[in-house]
Amino acid sequence: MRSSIPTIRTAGANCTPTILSQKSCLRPSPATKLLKQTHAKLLRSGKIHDAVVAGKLISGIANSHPSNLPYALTFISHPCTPLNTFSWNSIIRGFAHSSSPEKSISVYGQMLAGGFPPNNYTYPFLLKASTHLNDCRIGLSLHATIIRRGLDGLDPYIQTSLISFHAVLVSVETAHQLFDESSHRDITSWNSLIKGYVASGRHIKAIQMFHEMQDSGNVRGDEITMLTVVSACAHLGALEMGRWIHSYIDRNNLILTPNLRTALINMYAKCGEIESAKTLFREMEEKDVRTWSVMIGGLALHGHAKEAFDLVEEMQRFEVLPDSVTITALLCACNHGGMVEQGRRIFSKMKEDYNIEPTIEHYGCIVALLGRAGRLEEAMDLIIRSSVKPDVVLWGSLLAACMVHKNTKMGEIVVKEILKLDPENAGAHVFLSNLYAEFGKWDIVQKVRNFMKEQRIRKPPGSSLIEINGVVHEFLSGDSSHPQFSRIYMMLDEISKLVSLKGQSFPTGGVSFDINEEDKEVCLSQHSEKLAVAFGLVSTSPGSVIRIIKNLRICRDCHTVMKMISEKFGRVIVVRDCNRFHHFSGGVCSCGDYW
DNA sequence: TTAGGGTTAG
Repeated sequence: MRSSIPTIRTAGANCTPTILSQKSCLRPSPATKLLKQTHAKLLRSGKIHDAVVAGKLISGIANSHPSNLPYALTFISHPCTPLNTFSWNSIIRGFAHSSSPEKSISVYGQMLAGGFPPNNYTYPFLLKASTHLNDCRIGLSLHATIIRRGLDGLDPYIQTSLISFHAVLVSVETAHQLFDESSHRDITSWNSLIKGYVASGRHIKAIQMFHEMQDSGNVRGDEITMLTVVSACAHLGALEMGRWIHSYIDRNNLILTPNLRTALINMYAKCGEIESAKTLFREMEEKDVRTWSVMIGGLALHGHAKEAFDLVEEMQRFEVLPDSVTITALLCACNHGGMVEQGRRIFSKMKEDYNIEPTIEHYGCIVALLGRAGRLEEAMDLIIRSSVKPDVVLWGSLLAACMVHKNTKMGEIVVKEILKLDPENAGAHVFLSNLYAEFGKWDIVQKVRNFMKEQRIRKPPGSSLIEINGVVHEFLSGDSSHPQFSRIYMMLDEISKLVSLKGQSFPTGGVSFDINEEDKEVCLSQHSEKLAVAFGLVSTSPGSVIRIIKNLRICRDCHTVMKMISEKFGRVIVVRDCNRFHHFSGGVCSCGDYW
């Protein structure tokens, strides 16, 4: 049980402070009790009037537990306790790490108003607070103050704090510039920059920066570098690089902490190597809720729903309670396994069984689950009755289901809801365009397309990544920029002939635009995953596994072609789309054609 | 007497 907040009140105008317990403060924590006792002793002895002594006490209070922060604040309003910059910094620091970081900024205002000079310790805390507040204006204003006070360029902590703030909240380019200009580079400033690239989704660049750090010669990666870079590999699905980093950790005798093991399990699962993930997981002794959630999520991603359920039971036998993320992973497992009833049961009883309130993510999973199973009315009803405010992502889940089940009527309703929240939503406009195309209403289609063009609304392009010899190659739809594109297109030709030999042409059902069949064929044959698989076929030895990571959902046509290629070329093809893994082998996919 | 960097899902 959390202790309640103790307060100090002055007893009258004679300025003899006393400690008063609040009614609610029945059981302070042992640490808080000790601090209060110390405070009382200092008051009795008069030593509280020494600013250095008072500072130690205030620092202890402000950084012991967030619930003690109001107690620390009473020293600011107290007229008898002398304060110095150290005391103010301690309180600012406490709030910067609390759930009310805005109070760091207001305390800083009071500090300035009281004439206390901030120093080089003050600004890292304030920059941290502005990052937690997600407010770049405050951070930029602090940056200006730092320059005005001549503190930039002198202190490595301020420099790294600025790099970190800019990298996460402003722009990673500015952060990189500050990094280049900084007088002092150490592992922390490198980590801030690498993390900035990961935070802005530039995972390849993050790994490049890690290499650059190694080339610089004087800095060695630490646990935090590894956590960040392993996470970048997981996003990219870069298995070779991930394996290399795992061996780098061993070679450099870095300690495989539980956090690092969890990150590696996640990386192997996200890179398609679920067996390696399982081995690491089983070898691990100290598993926390994150470790279990990562493993359960990995199994879900690979469609191993039963194993995911078994693990949830097992974790509870080890007295680890599932959290919100675990339940999300479990609902994903139900979704990919088509386990509608189990999913509904977990969702409806999560509050009762685990004391976890459903969040919008849980609603997203259950809507996807019901929608995929064709229970569109039920999914819509759930959204309408939900305790959370539906966002574009939640409506988007239902729209995807409407598209799968070709329910244009509900699709239209959903699109309206999406456009109310985000008038420039690309997916909603494309849906409308395709819907009108389906009915041959080309004049309206043209209107929608023109609107999209005028407003510069574009769907993110389909992108597929494939890693060959540790180098990640990215292909976009219809991409001809790859240096080996002529070999790739020759292979695509070969694929299309093989597919035709089986009595089929390239399937064309997935595109409804006002274009002729041949154009459709070209369009589909150049989907990014097909370019990537063709490149994989010409760049790897016969029989080896081809792994592809796609940013969107794999379309039905590409799915069919992948099955054919796996059979004709005798290859295992592993595709991770934005939803799950597909393992193609011998003409069959592990998803059982349900995704 | 204080300080900068971190992993999971969606």
